Amino acid sequence: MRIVTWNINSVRLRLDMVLRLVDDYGPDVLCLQETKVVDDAFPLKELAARGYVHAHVRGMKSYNGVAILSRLPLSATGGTLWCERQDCRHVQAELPGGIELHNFYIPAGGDIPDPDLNDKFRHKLRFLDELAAWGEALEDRQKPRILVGDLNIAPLENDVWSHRQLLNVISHTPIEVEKMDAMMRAGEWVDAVRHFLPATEKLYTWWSYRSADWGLSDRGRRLDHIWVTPPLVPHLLGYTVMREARGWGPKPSDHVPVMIDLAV
DNA sequence: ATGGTAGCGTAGCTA
Repeated sequence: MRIVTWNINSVRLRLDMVLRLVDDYGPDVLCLQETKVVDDAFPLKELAARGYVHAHVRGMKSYNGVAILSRLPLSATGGTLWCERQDCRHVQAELPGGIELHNFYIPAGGDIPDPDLNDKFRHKLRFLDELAAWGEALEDRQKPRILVGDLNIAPLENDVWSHRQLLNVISHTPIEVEKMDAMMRAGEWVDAVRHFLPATEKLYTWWSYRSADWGLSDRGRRLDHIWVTPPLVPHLLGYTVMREARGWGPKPSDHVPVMIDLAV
């Protein structure tokens, strides 16, 4: 089973790149974030024509939006609202084999890394606290689960281009990393990419639009993640971070797809 | 220390 997660930053604007991705890599399941489209306007037909006839999308006007597109049947589709907001930041579904899939778009958190001065950062931290409580409350600890998405946190030193220079930059602050760690422990999540790539190796999935030459300066961060629960760890076959997609132009997403293969 | 770009939707918010 091949699963991809990608923050597409407008699925309508970049539908051609989504189709290129599915043509080139043929994932069984494609999870998108920042689709930025209401459900009625989601380009489902184009994906169904490629075999992705199973879909669960949850979008809103202008912001956020998450989607699961699948060639495999989806059941028990749903999603949760977090922090008493209507934001479309989570969808879930069950895949064949009883695998529970969660697709998240965690708030970015704004610029000022102080929850007392910055409502957006306060929201992000609350969201993480709710995710930890949710992980703690998950029933059936033996259930195979996959969590993907733009989690907007780069937890390890080598998940950013400069640990020292980003310590006070939202996405890499100690408080966020601590809360993400708590969330991982609560749900017994395993980082499926770092399962293969040692923590001493740098890896990024996002490069800002605000730098002239993203590839040369390479000031990236690993914001996009795929986690699995322990029953799936022995089934992990490998991962791919599609760095080349950052150059799919002339107007690429600032995030690239992350993919894992599972022997299930 | 600052400003840099992008999408949506057409001003200003969000990233």
